[in-house]
Amino acid sequence: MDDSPPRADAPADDRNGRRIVPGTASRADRPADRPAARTGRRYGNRPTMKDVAARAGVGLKTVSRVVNGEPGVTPDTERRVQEAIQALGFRRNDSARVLRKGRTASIGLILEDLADPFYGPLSRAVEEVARAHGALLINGSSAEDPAREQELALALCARRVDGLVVIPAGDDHRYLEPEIRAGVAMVFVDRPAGRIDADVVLSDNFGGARDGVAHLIAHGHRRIGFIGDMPRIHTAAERLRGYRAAMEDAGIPVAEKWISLGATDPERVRRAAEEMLSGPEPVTAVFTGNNRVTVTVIRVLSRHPRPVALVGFDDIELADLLQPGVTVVAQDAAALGRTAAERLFLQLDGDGAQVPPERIELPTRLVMRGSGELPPVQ
Amino acid sequence: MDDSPPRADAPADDRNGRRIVPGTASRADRPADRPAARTGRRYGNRPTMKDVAARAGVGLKTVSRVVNGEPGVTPDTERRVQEAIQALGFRRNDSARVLRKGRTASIGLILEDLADPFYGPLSRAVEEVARAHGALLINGSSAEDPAREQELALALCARRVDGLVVIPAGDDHRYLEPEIRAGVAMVFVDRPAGRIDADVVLSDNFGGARDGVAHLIAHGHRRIGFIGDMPRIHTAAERLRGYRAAMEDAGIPVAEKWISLGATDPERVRRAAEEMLSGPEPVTAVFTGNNRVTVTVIRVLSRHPRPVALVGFDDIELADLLQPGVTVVAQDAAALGRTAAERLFLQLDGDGAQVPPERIELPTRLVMRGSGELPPVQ
DNA sequence: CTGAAAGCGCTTACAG
DNA sequence: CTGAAAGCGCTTACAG
Repeated sequence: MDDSPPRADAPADDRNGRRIVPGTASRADRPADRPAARTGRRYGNRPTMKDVAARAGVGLKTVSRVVNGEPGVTPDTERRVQEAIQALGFRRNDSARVLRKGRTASIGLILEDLADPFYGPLSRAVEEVARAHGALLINGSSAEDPAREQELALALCARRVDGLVVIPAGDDHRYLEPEIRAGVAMVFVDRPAGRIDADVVLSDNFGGARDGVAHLIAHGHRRIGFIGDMPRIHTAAERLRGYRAAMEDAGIPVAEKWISLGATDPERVRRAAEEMLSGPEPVTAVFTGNNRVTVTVIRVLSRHPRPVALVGFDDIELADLLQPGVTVVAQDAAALGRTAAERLFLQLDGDGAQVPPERIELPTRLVMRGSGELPPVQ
Repeated sequence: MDDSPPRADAPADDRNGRRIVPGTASRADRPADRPAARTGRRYGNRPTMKDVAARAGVGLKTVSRVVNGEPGVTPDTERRVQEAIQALGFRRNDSARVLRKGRTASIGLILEDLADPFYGPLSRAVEEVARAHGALLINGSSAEDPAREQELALALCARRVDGLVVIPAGDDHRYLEPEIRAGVAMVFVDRPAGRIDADVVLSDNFGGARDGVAHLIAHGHRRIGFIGDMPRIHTAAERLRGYRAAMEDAGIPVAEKWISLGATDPERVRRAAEEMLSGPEPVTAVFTGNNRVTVTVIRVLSRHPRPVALVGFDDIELADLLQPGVTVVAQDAAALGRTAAERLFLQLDGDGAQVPPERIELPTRLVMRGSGELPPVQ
């Protein structure tokens, strides 16, 4: 932020091109208690049930009954309490309620990056299920950093979320064992938990990749490249395994220079793609390991002299409108999120822990749009 | 979820194609207290500071000092407390802490739809700022429903979030006045608050749309269509105003059949586009009011016999790789989120409420890629 | 350096 | 139908 935003009467543009217009209310228009409120102590002197009780001339418990819609209050008493609530602007403090009740009606979701288009629909699906169960959703991005994942997960446990949906960045989740034992529901999505036994919801990464690569082989390709994410990431490893299986099924020996695993930043991926597309025996087709890789490889191929076939893992928007359309192995991100969240509430609702951990695998779908059906061009 | 998941030893596919494999741990392997833990009462018998104190043979306050890293504890006492913490698997209950301290170190973000690619980067930016201030982020989607926005906002206030970043669905936010007065920080993003005076961070919707339409006019178009969102949405109204201003600046009278406002579902947008592209005097260019509209119109135009120029509000992924590339008025979603969140913490940190509401407007950027530079074809 | 008491704002368990 | 007391798990304010 700027240290000294413009305060002139006429709107002025600051050096970032932002236009800043002072609000229409002067400080004098504000309620006198605002400054005190803003100091942040005691929620800014918010009225409590005790205040409501005093004003309505009833006991604390009666206010609690009215606020929670419990029976056993005469209409007249109820009216008086409601009036006091209105007059004071009372809103129940759910953090106090939570302390007493033991359940917070909130769940956490830890994912890699909220800005990744794959996680938007997943996150929304988790939110919808949470909403249906009356729970709020706390979101956190691990940025693919195991330390940050752990920090976030434990912070959410300290807030006493009822459950946690985790897309793991790390590969050792023993640090969560005490939390699970203490009753925090836990479901892992997209990748399995490391070194603990817990519910996990996955796409069929192996099968999807194998089918995608087999599709390229069926269209005559033999020199097929694979560009994927860091091998320590489960999905990346599984998809590579699918690639190798398809090649082996077809009796095609794999040259290791056709394979590139690593960070998915555009620069690294571009170099990897250009490398396997050059030399005396370039690949005639590429299988890309996720949406970010696919997007970069599309850019590289669009500038490439020869047509090169492409199948990508994950669907991408507008894939059908490119020339050629992009053939993909699509996974259903929303279904992953929904299934995981439902599983979480199954754990939470089944009082008695009748829910042994399961591994649920969702199918992928090969969507043919053109790029995966191109014949090999030497 | 299934009522009766398969329990066979071999993996089986259920009718949705999901493969379910029972976990490797049998119930007997679980700690004996697990069933009780899962009933959800009392956070599953979690150890408290009192338990730690008893085990370490110290007072409650000493445990509190160690847990919070406060000074005034001998190394030996500290060690004994740490051992008890480890042995018991103690984790401080932040909801109790919050009740005493008055600040929850959490903020809320209410947006339209987490699954919309525009909100992913915005949400992530808010999260990063929150993280830098040690706060967690609670996310909620209003689904463009004012009632749901209000329900969410008030639920978050009941949880006593320290502040709220709101992308408004409704146009009357007086219901938030008591909360603001009680000290909840509040910033509106993307659209202004309705009927209350509050901080707001916007893109220059009017100027961006005007520039985009002027760009089409500069390339020779006179019959230019506008397809936008529902007119009650501020951004839609502003962008339409920009369209009209550009047309008026160029002395071009606007035929009302060139304008279509409404829901942004593909079906409605497709019909609107096809309508203005047909008849004796069809439009030769279209300005689309947001990313969802743009995507649908691209599909319509790709099947259209004549080339039609297109400029869209909001950038979209792969826009540069389409034929032609899609010219857009880009706004910086991450900057909107970051600016709003920084503003929120400015309110929170300025103890004394020295922060009068402001309206901050971020510039847009015209990105030329081909579709907006097509000449008119009658 | 250490800890007992009071209190944050609710709900629970109980008594009238 | 109504309410006083105790307690959820911490922190605050204070006394030793």
